[in-house]
Amino acid sequence: MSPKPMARPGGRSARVQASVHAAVRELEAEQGRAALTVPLVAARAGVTPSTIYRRWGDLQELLSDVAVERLRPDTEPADHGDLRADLTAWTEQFLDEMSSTAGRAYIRDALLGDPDGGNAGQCSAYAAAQVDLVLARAHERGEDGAPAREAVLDHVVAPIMYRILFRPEGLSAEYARELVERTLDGLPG
Amino acid sequence: MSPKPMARPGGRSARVQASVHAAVRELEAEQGRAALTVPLVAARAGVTPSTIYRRWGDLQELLSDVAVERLRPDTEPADHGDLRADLTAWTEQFLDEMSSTAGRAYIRDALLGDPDGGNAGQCSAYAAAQVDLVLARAHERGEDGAPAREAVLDHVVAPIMYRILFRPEGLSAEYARELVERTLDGLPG
DNA sequence: ACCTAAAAGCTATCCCTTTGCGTTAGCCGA
DNA sequence: TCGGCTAACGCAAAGGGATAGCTTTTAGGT
Repeated sequence: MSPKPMARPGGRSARVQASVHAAVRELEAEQGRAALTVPLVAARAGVTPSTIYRRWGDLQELLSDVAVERLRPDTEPADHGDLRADLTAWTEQFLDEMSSTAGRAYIRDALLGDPDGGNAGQCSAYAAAQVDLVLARAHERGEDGAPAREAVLDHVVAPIMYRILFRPEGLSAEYARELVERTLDGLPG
Repeated sequence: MSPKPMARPGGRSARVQASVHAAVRELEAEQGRAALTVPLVAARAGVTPSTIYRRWGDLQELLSDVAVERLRPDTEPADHGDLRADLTAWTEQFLDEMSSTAGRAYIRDALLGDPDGGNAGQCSAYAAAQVDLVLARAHERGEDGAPAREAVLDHVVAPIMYRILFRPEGLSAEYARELVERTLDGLPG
């Protein structure tokens, strides 16, 4: 869903998409996102602007697609021996990446040009998959008392994302640890 | 912070702002947000486009300001006699308003044109103020065991907003009630 | 190898955006 | 109350991004 549905997934369409995505990443690194325009990206990608407008609609949807790609986790959660350590470490890394300047920008872009919510849903799916890996590992170890996937999304991931988007202050590794503790131990507020 | 800082808060500046905001609301109701353009809003407001560009920067920042206004709660949380009933009722209403088509659009707009996060922070402040009212009322009644304001934001408000933004499916009054129960009773996931 | 249709190229036009300059109007001190 | 100061607005022109019709190319199917 990240790339628009292509009736013809192979050949030229795929090359154009790759070329345009690469152009966005290059120009973003070179000149910053504020300087990005559709004609500029098109020129770098070696296509005409109308191609981009037809495939993506506007610049925001294109940036949304690229942002989702960059938000895809590139590594599996590390194995630290038990659920608590695994979840704590993953949460701290998640908070670090997402609350960075670049992370915030990608999150905003992903949400931005996203009429049907497909791209945003993909972001959540990435986090859910990572959480599932951690929980599945705990299950294999025979650990009991592991929370449900939904509980982790609601009470660990959601508070972090909410603060990133709505409350730019007060995020720390300590906060991440507290969220995990509370979810695992069930302490009331 | 919702309106841009005005070195001269009174007189013409205030009139222009009110006129422009009104024009946005009118045109949005008449023709839908997709049809909104800066020149169109300017014409309806009786100002020139350059005025809007100078004051707000671009259309998204203007829409962000208007969206924050519309997200401001217009009533105090109702009093149902005890904390649990108050918080449950408020949460259900909050979910209803925020997850509606209009609510989602306003949230997106508020987040969208918001370079410094001030508008998004205002949205969170609105919710925090409402929660504070509910908690203060419980305190006045002498109820103990009330959660901290932060706990409610993290474990009731945040999951709702996360799902609205990232997981468009699976929101219901029942879900809102579960979040409140879990926060008040401290059940683990 | 041909035929078909989807996708990209091309071009012209529209109008949004930006900018410089002149004018107005609100605020403040005398 | 009056006059000066300055921020804010109106105006107009230029530049460029967005959009649409039409043509050309390319991939996939027969």
